[in-house]
Amino acid sequence: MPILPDERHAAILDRLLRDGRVLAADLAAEFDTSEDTIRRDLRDLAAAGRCRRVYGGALPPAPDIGPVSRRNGVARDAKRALGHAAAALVAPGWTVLIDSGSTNLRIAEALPADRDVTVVTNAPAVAAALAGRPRCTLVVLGGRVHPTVGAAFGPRTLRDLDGIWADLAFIGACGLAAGPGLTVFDPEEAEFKRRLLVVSARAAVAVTAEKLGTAAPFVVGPAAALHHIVVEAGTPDAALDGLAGPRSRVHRADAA
Amino acid sequence: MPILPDERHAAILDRLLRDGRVLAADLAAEFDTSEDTIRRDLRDLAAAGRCRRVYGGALPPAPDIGPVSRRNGVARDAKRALGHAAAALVAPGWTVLIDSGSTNLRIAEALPADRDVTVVTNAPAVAAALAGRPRCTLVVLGGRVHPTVGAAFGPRTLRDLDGIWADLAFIGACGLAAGPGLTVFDPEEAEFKRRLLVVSARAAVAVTAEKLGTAAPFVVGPAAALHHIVVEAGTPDAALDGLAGPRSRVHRADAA
DNA sequence: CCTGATGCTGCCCGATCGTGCATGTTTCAG
DNA sequence: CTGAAACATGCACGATCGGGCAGCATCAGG
Repeated sequence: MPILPDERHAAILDRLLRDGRVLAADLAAEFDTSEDTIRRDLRDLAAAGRCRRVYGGALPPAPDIGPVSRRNGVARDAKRALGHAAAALVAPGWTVLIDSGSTNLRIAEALPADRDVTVVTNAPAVAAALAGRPRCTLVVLGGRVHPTVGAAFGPRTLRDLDGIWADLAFIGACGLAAGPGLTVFDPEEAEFKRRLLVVSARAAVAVTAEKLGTAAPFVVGPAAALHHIVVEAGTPDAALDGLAGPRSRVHRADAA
Repeated sequence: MPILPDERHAAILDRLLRDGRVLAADLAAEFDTSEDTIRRDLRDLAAAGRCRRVYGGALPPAPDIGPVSRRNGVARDAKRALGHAAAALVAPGWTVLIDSGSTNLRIAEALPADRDVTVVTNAPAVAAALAGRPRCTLVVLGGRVHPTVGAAFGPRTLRDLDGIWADLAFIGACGLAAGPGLTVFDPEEAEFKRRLLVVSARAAVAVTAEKLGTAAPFVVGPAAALHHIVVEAGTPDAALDGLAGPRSRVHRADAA
């Protein structure tokens, strides 16, 4: 059964998205082809901007798509302000779902330590940030942690989510635009986030400026389904056109 | 199957961002490479302005943190050595269960980043330390996180553990003595650790000197049931009397 | 059916890169 | 001052890369 070059290209991108990196030797073994062909594929993909060529293999094109920990350094102050504005949406005694993403990690850190709150999360970084807080009941959703996303969202995670009800869910976003709505880079991740919307009374998303107006391949849902949209202080009104539905409220983070 | 050089660079910057400093010797051990290579990496990163080179390691480019003091905290060095000695027990391709505890966190950090390994853990701190490693398949066990222990071990966690088999389990200990064996402070935690013993081919425990000869209220099992006991370099033989069973091996961490 | 063009593939070869080791030099601590 | 650790440099070896070339399949046009 021969494998079409286009199929191979798609498979390579798929693996790149899944694992966060690919090795030329591995790909050659997997597709039973020579490393030369793989090199040519990677060269073409890199020329098209779909990946970044490195010695021995390839990496995702933008470091933004890489592991979440690598993103923690950039735009930290803006995300901290976003985190405080979003954390203010949480009332005492609530149960809060916190999804993955560096912005959501800032929300978790910004949660007041003196208020009783139950946090449910699928992101180890969020869990580690909240572990040890005495007034915080912390529940972790299990499953395989996706290496590039830094969170679990497979079938085991969905099973763990069963029987949980939250007052508010903070959804992570890779892109937020008027047309496609809230989008991410992984289909399973999108499915998990859709499930979050189902098991919570309200949904909120906090996005930095560079994600507004952009879209990733997989749609979670329309922005109008969100109850709260938290954006940076200087966001122009034009960037929010068509985002908020009748039930949505837009919050601007205080300037840093 | 080496790690990609670019990945190593990114990982070094990641650690630098997280810890505020990196030591050449640590990085060489973690990536299982020579210190020369690490020095070359640090030189290149410093040339690119991504870090600031200092004697023995590197610091973030911004002079926000004081100079590196190599001789701070002998206990930190001891635990790091303990972690490296324990991590050396892991063979490539293995599935490893890592329990909670600060020593086990050191083991996780000391796992070589260039080897394929599957890690299953109930501790958010361990998961956060390993999240983003491309060669590491990370599985989180869900459940409510005990605030003082910093890990999950309730019924949900036991359910998540169902259907998992590991080649090696690193069990955390609050006390390790000849009579009661391995002991902890919480009955449910003890039950969880007993379950770890059942679902893994081998069990290992790494303990610092102050835990040897002490006991906590709840017994996990006899020390003889452990296949590997990792202790600090200077531990006297007398402190190990009656601990090791016929199948047990005692490892001494290299002196720092 | 035949033929030539095109694209994809595998192989070969010189060039480049990354790495570890050996050597000599510099820096730090006591 | 002295010894140990860290460092820079040069070199050798292996892995990877890019380009060129030939074989094979597909396909359009005669």
